Amino acid sequence: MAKRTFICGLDAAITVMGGKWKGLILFSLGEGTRRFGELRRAVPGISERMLILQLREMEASGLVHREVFHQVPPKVEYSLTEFGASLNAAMGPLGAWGEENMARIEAIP
Amino acid sequence: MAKRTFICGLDAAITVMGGKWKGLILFSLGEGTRRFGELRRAVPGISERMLILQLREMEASGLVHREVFHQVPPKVEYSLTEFGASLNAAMGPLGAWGEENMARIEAIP
DNA sequence: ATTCATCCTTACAAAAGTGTGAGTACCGAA
DNA sequence: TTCGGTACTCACACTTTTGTAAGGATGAAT
Repeated sequence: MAKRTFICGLDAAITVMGGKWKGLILFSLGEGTRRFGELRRAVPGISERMLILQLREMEASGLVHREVFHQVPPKVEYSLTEFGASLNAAMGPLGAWGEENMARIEAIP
Repeated sequence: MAKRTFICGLDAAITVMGGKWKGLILFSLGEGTRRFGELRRAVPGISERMLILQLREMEASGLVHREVFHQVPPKVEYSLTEFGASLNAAMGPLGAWGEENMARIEAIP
């Protein structure tokens, strides 16, 4: 994180949610455990590289649990930790707000 | 915005809240009308340039209202629109989450 | 021997975001 | 005449984030 002190809770939350993908990944994992490839399809537009980078960061933050199955072809499952689930819950109202106001947001130019 | 379609409400919300400052500005304005200089002091670490850029974007998004008083020295007041206030309300739980988990977030490395 | 599927990894480059420092305009006060 | 206070504006450079394209490792199926 490289940032020691936050000026308020929102500041802290934004720090762990930074970037344009983490919210979507969190949202998708909020619906249940997902394999890497499933996640990639669930988050349209994300590249494999970005997905991995974000997942690694979220794992390091304790939001996401990663479980490897030693098979061929490989299988890796991602799921939310309790911490991640609590964040997902806290994002709920924001998602609902976006849903309600989506038309207005899309019109912004 | 240059982005036509969102994959979910969270996606849309993150688009208007993008960057590291808008959340803090919104939070600060949520407490009441502020002058430019007051905002600058309320958001420690932000540069004048960044503050203006963010305020202009938020004004364009319809989140913030800007009122100029033609005086010397100049006076400009910023306040939330209803739209901004509704977003601020939706951010409440996220801020509370950050508040509760701040110690853990600060420890992330 | 070749292909296939999955989950990555690497090197490179482009784009977005952020910071710095200077300068402007106004008028009253010293 | 110079200074102070407020709210900007501009040019530039730097940092972070994001994207692109290619390749690797494995073993079963063809």
